Parts: sequence; C-alpha cells; structure tokens
Amino acid sequence: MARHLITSAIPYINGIKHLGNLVGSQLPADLFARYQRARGNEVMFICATDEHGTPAELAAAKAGKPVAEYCAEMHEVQAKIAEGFRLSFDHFGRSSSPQNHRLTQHFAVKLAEAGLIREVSETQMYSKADGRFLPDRYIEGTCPNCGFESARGDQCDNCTKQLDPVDLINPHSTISGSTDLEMRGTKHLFLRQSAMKDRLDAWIDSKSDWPVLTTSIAKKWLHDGDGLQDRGITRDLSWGVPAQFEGAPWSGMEGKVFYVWFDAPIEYIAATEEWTEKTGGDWERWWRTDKGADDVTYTQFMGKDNVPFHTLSFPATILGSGEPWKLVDYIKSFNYLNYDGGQFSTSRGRGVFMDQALELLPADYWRWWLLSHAPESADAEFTWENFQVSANKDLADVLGNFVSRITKFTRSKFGEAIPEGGSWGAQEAALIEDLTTRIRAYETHMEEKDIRKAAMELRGIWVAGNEYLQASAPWSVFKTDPDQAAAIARLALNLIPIYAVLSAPFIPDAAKIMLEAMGDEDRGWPGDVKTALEALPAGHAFTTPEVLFRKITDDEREEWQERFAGTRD
RNA sequence: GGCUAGGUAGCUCAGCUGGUUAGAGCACACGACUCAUAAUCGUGGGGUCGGGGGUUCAAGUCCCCCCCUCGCCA
Repeated sequence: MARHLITSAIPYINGIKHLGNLVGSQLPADLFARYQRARGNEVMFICATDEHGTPAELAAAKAGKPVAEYCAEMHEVQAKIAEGFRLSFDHFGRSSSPQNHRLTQHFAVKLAEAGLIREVSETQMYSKADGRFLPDRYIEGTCPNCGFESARGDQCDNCTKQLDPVDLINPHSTISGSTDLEMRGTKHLFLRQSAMKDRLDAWIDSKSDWPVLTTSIAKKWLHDGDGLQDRGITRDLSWGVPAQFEGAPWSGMEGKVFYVWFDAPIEYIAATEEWTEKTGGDWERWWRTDKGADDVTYTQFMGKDNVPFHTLSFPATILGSGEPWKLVDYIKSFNYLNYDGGQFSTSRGRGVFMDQALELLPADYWRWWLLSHAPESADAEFTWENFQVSANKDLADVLGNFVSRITKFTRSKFGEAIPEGGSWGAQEAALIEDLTTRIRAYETHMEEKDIRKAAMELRGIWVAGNEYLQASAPWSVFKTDPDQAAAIARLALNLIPIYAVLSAPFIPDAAKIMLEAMGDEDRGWPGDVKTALEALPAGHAFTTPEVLFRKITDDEREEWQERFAGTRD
C-alpha cells in the first residue's frame, strides 16, 4: 500500500476565499486525496489557515476584535465552508498553533547552527501613533513623480513608478492616517537562500516530470538578475511566532516575529502534529525519513503565486536544517481563474466567493465545473454561460439522466430489483473492452494529476453507458424478448455503482446517493470491469433515486450574472 | 523594459521527442430512438493551426523576426 502525503497551500485567514483560490489548491488536492484513498492507499491530507501577519491584525482591528479571537472565529468559518465543499482534510490546522510555534523556532535554530541565518540592520518607516513599523504598502502619500495623491510606499498606482516610502511627499499611515512617521533602525534575520542556490538548482533540475509552470518559476527566481536572494524572515509585529525565545542563538529580537512566509509552510508539518494530538496517530512517520517517512510520496498543490515559496524557500528551510525531513516529491501548480472577462477581486467583491457558491448550488456542481476547467496549462475563465452549459450537459444530461433512465425503465418493467434472465453477447463484450480502456486511462490521468484530462475521460465513461443503452435498446427488446431486456438492464444497473466509485473524487455527494440507491455503499474500485459488472446479482434490491442533478435555468443564470458582477456587500 | 506561459474550428480546449486526409466537448444542421431530467445516440458542415521568413524529403510541432493576450519581476 502506497503512502501519500498531500498538502494544499494554506489560505490566508482574513476573509472568505473565492472560487479561483479554491480551484488553485484545495480542490485539486482533495481530488487527488480522494482518488488515492479510493485506490486503497494510505493518505494524509493536510491543510490549514495561514493566520499571521499584518493583514490579519488589521482585519481583526477592523472587526473590533483581538487578533487571536478574530483568527479563531475565521478559522471556524473557513473550516465550515471547506466542509461544505467536501474537502476531505485529515486535518485542517492553524499556523498559530503551539506546534507551529515550536517547530518554526526549531527550524530557525537549526538554520542558524548551519550558518544559514544572518542578521541585517536596516531602517524602516515607524508610525508612533500606530506604535508599529509600517510595511511599505501601508504608507501612502503624494507621488514625487506624477503628483498622484494616493501613491503607496512601494509603488505609485497611477504612474506605476517604483517608490521608496521616504520618497513620498506628505506620507501617512493608511492604518491610522497619522503623519507622525519617522525612519527607525531595526534589525532582522535573513535566511541565506543564496548559500543554498546550487543545491536548490540541482534539486529542481532533477524534477523533469514537474509542470513547466512550476519549474520555470523556480528557475526564474534562481537565475534572474543576481540570482536567488536572501530574504528577511522576521517582521516588527506582535502577532506571530516570537523571534526571540529561550534557546535562540541571537539576541535583541524582542518584539519581532517570524515572517509569514517562513512559518506558513512549516505549518504543513505542524498541522500533522496537531492531527496527532487529535487522533493519537504518529505524525513523524509522515515527515521524518528516519522515522518511517522514506516510503512516503509527498505532493503539494498551489496557485502559481505560491510557487517560489514551495520550490525555494521552504526547501531551503528543510534542506538547510540538516535534519532528515521529508522533501516534496511533486509540486502541482495552477494558473489563475478569471471571472467573466476580468479578475476575481477579493477587495472589490468581484466574482463568486465560496460561501455564496454553496448558497446557490450544491458543492458537486462547483467541484465538477472547477475541476474539469482547472487552469492547468493557462489561465482559465469562469463564465456563467459556460458553467450552466457544462453542469447541465455533463451532470444532468449525461450522468444524472443515465441513472434516471435505467432505474426507471427497470422499475416499470421488472420492479425495483436487479432483473434475472438473458445473457451477454457481443455488445456487452465491446462495452467491457471500451470501459476497461477508458478506466485505465482515467487512472493514469489521475496518477499524473492531469485533472482536465481525467475529467474528460470520466465524462467519456458516463457517455459509454448511454451509448450502450441506445445501441442495445432494452425498451424495444423487451417487447419480443423480456429475458434479454433483463440482461441489458442488469448490466446497465451494475454500471451505476462503478460510475459512483469512479466519480466520487469529483462529485462525492452524488456518488454517495448513487451507491445508497443501489444498496452498495462499500463498493471498491473497479479492477476487472467484467467482474465489477456482475457484482450486483439478480434479485438485489435497489431504489430509484430522485433527480441527481437539477438543471440550472436561464433565469437563474441571468440573475446570478447580475448579482455577482458588482461589489460584495 | 526583462522574463514565463499562451495565441489551433463560433466557444472551451487536446495535439509527446517534426511524418498518413489537424482532434474532442459545447454550439449549429440533419437523422435515429422514445426508457429517461424536451434527456439520449448517430452523421455532417465548419479551421490559411496569430503574421512573415527559414531549416527539412516532410512543420501546428524546430530556428529567427514581428504582432497580440495573461502573469511575474524591475
């Protein structure tokens, strides 16, 4: 039995994510996790909320709550929505957990011991009124270049000129509005990624099977300009993992915490440790190659914006520690999903957000559309027309109607049990051959994380059932040879649990309904197709399910199109 | 401006290391069927493979130049 460690990029805590975020990491990771479990493999599927940093502090302040309380609440909200989408995490952790605090500090110590941490003194804008150092983008002022009054400290949105906060005329804090700002000296820890460059380069080079999107981004950061740069791993904040702690090999870091990008990926490991606390399981056999993780296959899923951290920074942390931690084996990355001619926008509320989506339609509809249109080779686009057509055609007409037509036909001619009589001939043999080829192809696509292709093949498998029914026409055979019609119906009914098991990674709820209707909840993966088609014997009772997928009407589509074009709230 | 990825039928996309008449789904037209969620199945029309050069017996597939889209970086 193979062992699969699967992680999804962890969503940031400040608010509910949109469909683009979902399809970029959590959903494909869930697809893969469900598939591997269905194949009988051992799976550890981990996700978490990314809770530290300035945006979380500001969102909490805006909500009028202590940041810890705010994060705890938002974590619950996100966990609930994840459940709504049937994301089957073994554990959905929190980067603010004590486990992550310990582990983050542990890695920092190990990296320092390996000579991979250096201290850097720099000056940054400090706001007395806010009592904090301000990240560049939280400082606004008049652009010295074009006179635009709301230029940010890092860049002017009007003339696009790159800026330094000290360049701004009349700079003020966007948090408090205060103009009482000054440059202050501060000290930070930097991870010496540059020292790891060759090692990382060779490692990336060895991954010839990774998506080009993943390796090209990594290569760019490794070789662009002066090559891989050292990066600060601390910030002047209070909400986070303290950078000064007992046993720290440095001093003077009071009041500073580790920067989110450093502690967030470590949370993958810490979350598994959190899982141990919950279940009593052994987390080290998933993460320590000296403690049983050497046979683990580790796959990460993420949007392209996260690739640099997962291909370079996190591996630098893992490798640099000098300890036998499990390194990722495959990084599946995704492009962006756009919304109806533009981008999804969290700030402007443009597009569909996860909570809203579930209010409109069951999770399966979204899962199917998003996965079958996953932005693998290029950015993809969500349009309501496309969504309506795909869902109605694929789910309602092809799959749903197949289940409906054969169960209703059998019920009316033979009653609600698998009918007896007749025998298989050439048509059935041809179907078995076709399905065998298709199912093996589907397995290959799933193993390779080729999501669109897997979806297409699955759809083809559904179509094969309709083709068979159309060609064998049990409704006319019944008139002259009821026994033969029974044989056809018996086979077609036996397709339902097979379809359910194959489809479950994409549409788990519908799959469950199909299995329940056929009284076959524990059905396993179809190895030999002929055997699988004989699993439900004559006389086995079934029930005729309600409509599996209702159709999306034109009126609904138009209404939604209108509703989600504008601003949220 | 530098870099990545793209630009293939009306739409969404497949096309591996160059090699028979460029494929699929949707849409469209016609036909079959009437068990089924007015669903299904079949057939067909439709493409100068962004543009221009070049290499080759042979290029959507390799090389060069240009145009356009998206993203990243500066």
